[in-house]
Order: sequence, then C-alpha cells, then structure tokens
Amino acid sequence: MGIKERKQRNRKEMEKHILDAAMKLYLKEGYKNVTIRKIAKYIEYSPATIYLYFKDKEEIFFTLQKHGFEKFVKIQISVQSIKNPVKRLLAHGEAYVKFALENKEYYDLMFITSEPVLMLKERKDWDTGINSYDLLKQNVKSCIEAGFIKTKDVEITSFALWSFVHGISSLLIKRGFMIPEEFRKHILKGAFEILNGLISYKR
Amino acid sequence: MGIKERKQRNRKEMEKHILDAAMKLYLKEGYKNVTIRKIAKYIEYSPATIYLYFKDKEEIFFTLQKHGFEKFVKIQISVQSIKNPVKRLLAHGEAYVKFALENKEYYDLMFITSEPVLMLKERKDWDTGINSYDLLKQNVKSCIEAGFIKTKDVEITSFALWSFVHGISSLLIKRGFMIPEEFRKHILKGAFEILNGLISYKR
DNA sequence: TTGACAAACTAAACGATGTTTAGTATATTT
DNA sequence: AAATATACTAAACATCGTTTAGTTTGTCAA
Repeated sequence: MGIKERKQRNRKEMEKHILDAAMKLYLKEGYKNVTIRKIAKYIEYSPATIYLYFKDKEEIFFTLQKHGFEKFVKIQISVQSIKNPVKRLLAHGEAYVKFALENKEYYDLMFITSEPVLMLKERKDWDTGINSYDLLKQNVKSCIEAGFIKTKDVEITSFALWSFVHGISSLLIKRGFMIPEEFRKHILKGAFEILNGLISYKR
Repeated sequence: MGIKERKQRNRKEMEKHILDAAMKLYLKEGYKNVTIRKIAKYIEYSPATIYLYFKDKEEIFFTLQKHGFEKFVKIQISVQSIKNPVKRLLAHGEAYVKFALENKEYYDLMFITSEPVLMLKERKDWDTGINSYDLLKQNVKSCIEAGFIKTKDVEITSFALWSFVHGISSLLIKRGFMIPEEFRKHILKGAFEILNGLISYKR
C-alpha cells in the first residue's frame, strides 16, 4: 500500500515547491510584491492550485516564519554546550545576531514585519519563540547566580539583553544604509565588547 | 491679491484633511487596511481627488512619517538643556523610548515598518533622521570626554545605545503581548538602570 | 476491463485594490 | 462675455486574493 505514501510525499513536495517559490520571490521583491499569481506562474501551476495546499497567502508566510524559528532555535541550542555561563551568554547573543544577519529575510519575517505575526497570538505555534526566550532567561539566571551580573532580576535583564541584540539586528537590517559598510564589523565587535563589560564583572 | 493666498490655504487645508483621515484610519485599522477609497469616503470626496494632492498612497504615509520625525526631533532637542552629560544622555534615551511608546504608530512608521522607508534613501528628506542620530553622537561624545564611558569610540557606542533604545521600543510595540502589562513599567525602569550602570562609572 | 468515485487541477469570475483618463462643473482672468 | 485655468469626478484599467464550478486524471471495487 505504498500509494497513499506516494501521494503524501507528492503533497509535501508540492508544499515545499510553493514555499521555495514564495521565499525566492520574497527575497527578490519583498513581502508586498509576492503575489499568489506570481508564485503560481513561477511553479507553472494555476493560482487556484495553491489554495489546495495553503489556506491563504498568510499561511504560506506563516509556514516560512515557522521554519525560520526552527532554524533559529537549533542555532541557539548549539550554544548551550558552553560551560562558562558568561561565555555562554555572550555566545548566545552573538549567535542571535549572526542568525539575524545571515538570515535577514527570516529575521524580518519573524521579528520585524508585522504581517504574519498576528496569527502567532492566536495560534499555539508560538512555542519555539517562547522557548528561545526561556533559553535566554536560563542563561541570564546562570550568570546572576554565578555573580556576574549586577541586577538580580532575571526578567528585566533578559528583556534588556534581548532588546540589545534585537536592536542591533533590526537596525543593521533595516537601517543598514545609515552605517557605512566598512564600519559594520567594527560596530558589531564594539557592541559586544560593551555587552561583555556589562556582564562580566564580578562583584 | 489675496486670492492666490486663499487658494494656497485651501490646498494646505485639503492636504491636512487627507493626512488626518489617513492617520485616523491607520490608527484604527493598520497600514494595510488604509485604502485610498476609504480615505476618500471619509473626507467625502472622490478617490481621484486625492491624487490631486498626493502623488500616490506612499507619499501620504511618507508625509505622515516626516511629521513624525519633526515631532521626534523636537522632543529630543528639549532634552539638550540638561548640563550634566550623563544625565543628559540618560534623559535622551528616556525621551526616545517615551516618544516611541506614546506614538507607537509614528514610531512604527518611522523605524520598524519598511513600507515608506525606501523613499528615504532616494529622497533628501532623511535630514531630521540623521540630525537626531547626530544629536545622540554629540551627547555620547560629551560623556566620553567627561570620562564617563569606558569605550572611546563615539560611533560604536552611539550605535550600541541606539540599538538598545530601539530594541526596547520595537519589542514593546511589536511583541508587547509577550510581556505582561504589569511588568512593563518595571522592565523599563530596570533597563534604564542597566543603561545607567553602563554609562555612569568614572574611571 | 469497466464504471464509480475521489483527487488534482484549472478557467473564469468576484469583489476590492491603487491609479489613470477623459470629461464636467466652477472660479478666475482677460 | 469669452477664454482659460482650477477643482473635481465617473468610469475604466490592471492587478490583487480568493471562490466557484467544472474538467481531467488517477484509483479501485465489480
């Protein structure tokens, strides 16, 4: 009875095909300019076909966003093996910004653009987003317990750190033209030295 | 020859009328749901009339954005009277976040949403945006010269600080639902204490 | 193998969008 | 009073997301 499996496989392939096309167009032309009709033309099917695989345009981008989050969480987990809490927290921050800058479009979709995000509030799939924030809080807690951070409030410090890395990421992504290319690396390094100064001094 | 003046006045009034309607609809329904037709209906003119006053929909929001920047710069300038450089820089940061949270829609339009921003790169009107950043750099420079900030690099420190306040603002605006209402104020206060710790220790 | 049934796909249409055109009133100037 | 400029609009255009109604293709029991 391999026929049901084949059909399922075909279905998955078609879904991926649509998602790839959507991402490709998104990279080239931005959210607003990705139309169902363009996706359809790109994959050489009729527009109506797309609606057999996705409820609507929003769901397509929501799915892409979800994939982004999965990638995002994986990268963050890979940092957790570092034993030293300060180094771990710093590496976490660096991994965050690295992901953002290497996956600008995903990051934009995940944390900047509002379009598909409204669904997150209603759906239950926000999990990975939450998990990633919990991971940060955990790392902050370790640093506080080891006495490396002045403030004792995990919640506040975590939010402040998230703000910092998110600020860096989103400004470089959206307002990059304000910062000359040759300064970018410099600025990143400097910002993390500041972060380092913020964290790593024992009382 | 007051007739030309009257016509000019009428024109300005109509422009303002359109802008007000656009902002009103934007507040109620968000960027995507502001349509030329709705604006037209609201001001009781035909859709085509709007095109006599604005080149296209983008220009309407670009103009709103510009007004936002003017308000933004005014608030920042009002802080410059503070003599103590550390207090001034802190107040600057607080004014920044305060503006963002009290004018969420403007801030969104100005620094988060990408829609009208592409025009900024091409146009010359980005001035006020630049000025506001120059102001920050100036304040950072004062703090460095007075020996209150470790790093000597104005560019890097300014960008880091901008990242911080922008991160706080945009996360609270866009991801506010992740932070319980009752924690907001607490978090803001805490974040600025961290910022304070970052700045105010003499070498 | 054939006929029933389901799955995959699409042409055409719907209503809404931003924008343009071509033309009508109204006001101003000559 | 005629000519001209200004303010405005109805109607149309192309494009959008989405739905409907129907066709083609594949599957399977008889």
